[in-house]
Amino acid sequence: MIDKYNPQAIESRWQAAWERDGLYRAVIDSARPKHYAMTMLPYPSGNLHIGHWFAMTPSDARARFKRMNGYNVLFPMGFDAFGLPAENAAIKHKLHPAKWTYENIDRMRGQMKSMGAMFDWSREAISADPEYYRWTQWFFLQFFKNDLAYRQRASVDFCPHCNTTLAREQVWGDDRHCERCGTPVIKKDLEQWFFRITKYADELADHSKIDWPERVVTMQNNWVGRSEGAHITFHTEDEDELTVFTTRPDTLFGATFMVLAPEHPLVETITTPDQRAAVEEYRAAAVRQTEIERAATDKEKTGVFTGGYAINPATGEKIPVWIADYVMMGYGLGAIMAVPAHDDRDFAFARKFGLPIRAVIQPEGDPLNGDTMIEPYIGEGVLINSGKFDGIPATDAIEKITAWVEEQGRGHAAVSYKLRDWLISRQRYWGAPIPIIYCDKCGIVPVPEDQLPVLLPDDVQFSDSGENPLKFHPAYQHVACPNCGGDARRETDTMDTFMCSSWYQLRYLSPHYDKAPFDPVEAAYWLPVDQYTGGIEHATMHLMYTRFFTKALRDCGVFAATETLRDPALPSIDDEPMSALFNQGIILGEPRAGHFIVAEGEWEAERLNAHSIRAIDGSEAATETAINRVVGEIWKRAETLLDVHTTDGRDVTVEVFDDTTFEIPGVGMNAGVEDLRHHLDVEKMSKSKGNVIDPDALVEKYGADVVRGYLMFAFRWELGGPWDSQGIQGVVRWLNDVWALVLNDRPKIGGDTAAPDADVRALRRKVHQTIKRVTDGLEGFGFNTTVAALMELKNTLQAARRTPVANDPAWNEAIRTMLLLMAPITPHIAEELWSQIGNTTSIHLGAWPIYDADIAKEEAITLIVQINGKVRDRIAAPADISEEDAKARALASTEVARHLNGDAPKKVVYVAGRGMINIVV
RNA sequence: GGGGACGUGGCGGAAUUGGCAGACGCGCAUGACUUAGGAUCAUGUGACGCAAGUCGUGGGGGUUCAAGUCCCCCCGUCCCCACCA
Repeated sequence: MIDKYNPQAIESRWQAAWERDGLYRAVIDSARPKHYAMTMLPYPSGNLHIGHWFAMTPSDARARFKRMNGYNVLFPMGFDAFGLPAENAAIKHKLHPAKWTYENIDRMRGQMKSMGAMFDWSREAISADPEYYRWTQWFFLQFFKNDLAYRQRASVDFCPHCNTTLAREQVWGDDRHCERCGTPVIKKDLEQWFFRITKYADELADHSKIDWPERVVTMQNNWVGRSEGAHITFHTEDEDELTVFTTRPDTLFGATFMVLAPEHPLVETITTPDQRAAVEEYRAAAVRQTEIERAATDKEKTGVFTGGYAINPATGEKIPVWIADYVMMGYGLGAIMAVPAHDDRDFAFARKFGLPIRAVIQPEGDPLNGDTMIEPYIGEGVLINSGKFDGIPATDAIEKITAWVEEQGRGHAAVSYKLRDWLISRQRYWGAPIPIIYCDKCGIVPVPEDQLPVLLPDDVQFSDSGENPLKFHPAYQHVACPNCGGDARRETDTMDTFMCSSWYQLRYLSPHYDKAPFDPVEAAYWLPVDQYTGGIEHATMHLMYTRFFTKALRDCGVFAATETLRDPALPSIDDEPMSALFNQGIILGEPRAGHFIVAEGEWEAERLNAHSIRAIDGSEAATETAINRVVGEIWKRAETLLDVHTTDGRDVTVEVFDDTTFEIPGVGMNAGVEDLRHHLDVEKMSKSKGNVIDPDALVEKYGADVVRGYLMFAFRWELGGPWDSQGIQGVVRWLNDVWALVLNDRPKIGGDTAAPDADVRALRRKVHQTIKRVTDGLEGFGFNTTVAALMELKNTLQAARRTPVANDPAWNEAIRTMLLLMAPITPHIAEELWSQIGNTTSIHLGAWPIYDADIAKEEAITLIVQINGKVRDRIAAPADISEEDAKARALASTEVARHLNGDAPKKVVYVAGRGMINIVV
C-alpha cells in the first residue's frame, strides 16, 4: 500500500477541523500556567509575502510547542490598519481607504489561515475599527489629563511627498529621508501634538526587567543617548545669562570662546550693531540649508562672530560669542562653551577663525602648547592652567569643578538626552482623529470621554496633493465647544499609527470590550506578553513607543483595576509590555548572476549553481564541477565579470578584465586571486526587481508544511538570508519519507524474531537524544537545527526499518514520538499521520515527549587519542571507562606507538566528558 | 567619527561554549531503475596527494596539553547612530 503524501489533500481539511473544534481558542484557565505569545501584527498591504511567513510560522511553531508543554497559550493576530498606503491607494484608484483596507484584511486573513497557524481569530483586533480607535483616543485624553500630551509650535520634520509631519524616529539615513517613501524631509514650523516620552528617558534606557536582544538594548540606549555632565551659566557683558551643557566641566578653564546655534534666542540680544548684518545673513543661510548639508560631519566649519562677549566664570576672562551651525538647537541647550584644545570640532573652528587655544589637560610627556598643537588632545591627564585645580586628574576634576560651579551658584550637574518628545500629529485622513476641540473662548478642550470615538467621516474628497480631506469637511470641523457650547473647531490632524500599535497587546485580550480599553480580568491573567517576536527595524520606533506607552499608562492609573485582581507576589505588569523579545532576520531575493563567457561561448547563470548554467549558443561547458567552482569563485571574489575559457577537457582559465589570469585545474582554484573582491548579487525582494517569492504559489505547489519546514530549516532565524528555490526540495523529501515511513507496510524482518536488545536500546537512545535537541531547539529559537535533528531521526528510522527493530514496540514508540516532535513545525502532516496510526484526539493537544537522560546516554564511546593535539587513533570503549583504563588503552595503541616513534610521553591529558586523550610529547 | 554584529566547503548552515571542524540539507559525481525525468534508490563528496600523509574556519601574532571558539593587531562585509557639546 503506497499512499503518496499529498499536502493539498490534508491541509485544508485539518485547518477546517481545527477551526470547527475551536482548538486554538485561548480561554482563561487558572489551573494552567499561561503563555502569551505575540508576533508583530501586519499592515494590510494587500498580500502576504514570504517575509510574513518567515516571521509568523516559526513563532507559531514555538507557541504550539509551549502549548504541548502544558501552557495555556494565547497567540493572537490582528491588523495595523491605519496608515498612508491606504490613503494613497484611495487617491490613485478612487477607492475609499476603508474599503481598500478591509478588503485587504479579508484576503490576508485567508492567506494567514493557509499557514495553519494557531492564531486565536476570536481575539482579532483591527486598529481602524471604531471600537478600537475609540480607546486609542481615550489614551490620548488620559495623556492630556496627566500632562503627558502637549501642543507646541516647533520646527518639525515634514515629508513633502507624504504631506505630513513625522516623528524623529521616522526620519532615516544620511539624507534624512521619510521612512515610508524615501523622500528627504524638510523643516516646517508648525503647531503639533507631542507626547512626553523624554520624561521616561532613564526608564527606557533601563532594560533590567526584560530579556531583550542585546542589539535592541544597545540601539535603544543609544537612541535615548544619555550623557552626564553639567549646566554651567556664563554671563554676557549685558549680564544676560547664557547656560551651556557640557560633558567636560573639567575643561572649563580652557573655554576660550562660546558658540550658539544660529536659532538660539540670545543671538537676537547679544549681537552688536556692526555684526548684525553678518549674523542675519548667516542665520538666513542656515535656515535655507537642508538638514543634510548641516549635518555633514566632514564639512568645513562655518560661523560668524556676534560681536558680543561672555565671562568665563572660572577665569573671569572675556571670551567672544559666535554662532555656528555645528551647534544644534535641538540638543543640550543649543549653546556650548568651546574648549578647542580638547575637542575636535572646537579645535577646527578655533584654527579656522584664529581663536585662542589653551590646553588645560596635560597627558604624560611633553607639555601641550595651545599655539602649536596640530590636533586637540582628547585623552586623560592632569589639569593645568586651571587655578587651584591644577594637578588634579581630569577624571576627578569633573566632579570637583562641577561642585565648585555649584557653590558659586553658576550651575549644577545635569543630564542631557538625545531622545526627543514624540511628535504624533499627522496631517492625513486615515488615522485615529485627535480628540481635541479648539474654542476661541476656552482654548484647547478635550472631547469628553463619553463622546468617543470621534468618528472619521466617510464622505470625504481626496485630492491628488494628498492634503488632509478633513480640512475641507466643514461638518466635521465645526462643532460646539463641549465646555461653553459656543462655536468651536475640531482638530483635523490624526494620530501617528505607531500610537495604535503601542497598545494592541492589550486590545487582543478583549477586542470587543466596551467599558475600558481592555478587560481587567483578562489582563490580570494574560499580561504581560511572555514572548514577542518581530523585526529589528522597529528597535527605536514601535519597540520604544510601546514601552513608553506601558509606563505612561501605569502613571495614568490605567492598570489599577487589573493590579487589584493580581497576586501581588507576581512581577508587575505595568512597567514593561513584553518580557522577552526575539528578532527574526529577513528573506532576501534569490541570487542571480549575469552573463559570462565560458569555452568561448556565452553562458548564462541564473543562479550560482552549475546546474542551471547553460550555453546560450548551445555548446557544452567543461565539466560541470569545474564550472561550478569557477562560478562560485567568480561570485565570491570578482567585482566585475570576466571571461572563462576551457583550455582542454578539464582545465579552466579565468581572465579578469585587468588581464590577471589564474588556473583552475579541474577541481578547485589555485591561489592568486586574493585581490579579487567579494561580490554577490543578493538584494532585498521587491516587485520592481521581480525577485519576489509568492507564498501562495509555494503553498499550492508544496503545501504549507513544506514551506514552514523550509523557512525554519534553511536559515538561522535571527539572520534570514537569500531564498534558494532548489533547497526546498530537501524538505519535500523529508516529509515524503516521513509519510512513507509511518504509513507504508513494513516487511516483517526475520518473521517475528525479536530484535537484539542493543539495537532496541540504540533506537530509543536516538529518540531521546532527538527529544532533547528538539526541545532545546524550539525553546531557544534554533529552528534550523531542530529540523536537522528531526531529519536525522527520520534517517535513523529508515535504516532501522530494514531490521527486526521495526517489529519491536520501541518502533511504534519512536514513530509516535517523532510525530509529536514534528507537530509544532509541520502541524498538518503530524496531525494526519497521528490520526492514521489510530489516535482520535488532536496531536496538538498531546503531551510533549519527556526526555530521559538515562535512555539517551551513550553506552559506548570512542576514545579520541591525540598526540600533541592531532588525532592519531580512535578506540571503542565503554562509556563508563575509568581514566586509568582510558589512558592505558591509549598508550597501548599501535597507532600511538607508531607516531610516538619511541619518544616518552611528557604528559597525558584526559577529558572525561569528551572521551578525549591528549598525549604531549 | 562613535557604537554593534559578522567572516567556516561550490551554497544554506552545524559544532553541547576551549575538546574529533564541516551535523542536516542543497548542489555535484558515479552507478541502478526508466520511453522519459527538475522522480526515486545506492554510494561518494573540505583541499592537495596514487598513497602513507599534509594542509585547512578572512590574514598575522599570542595564551593553552588543546583555539572556529579566548586575547592583541590588521583586512573585509553589514547594520545603527552621527558636528550630540
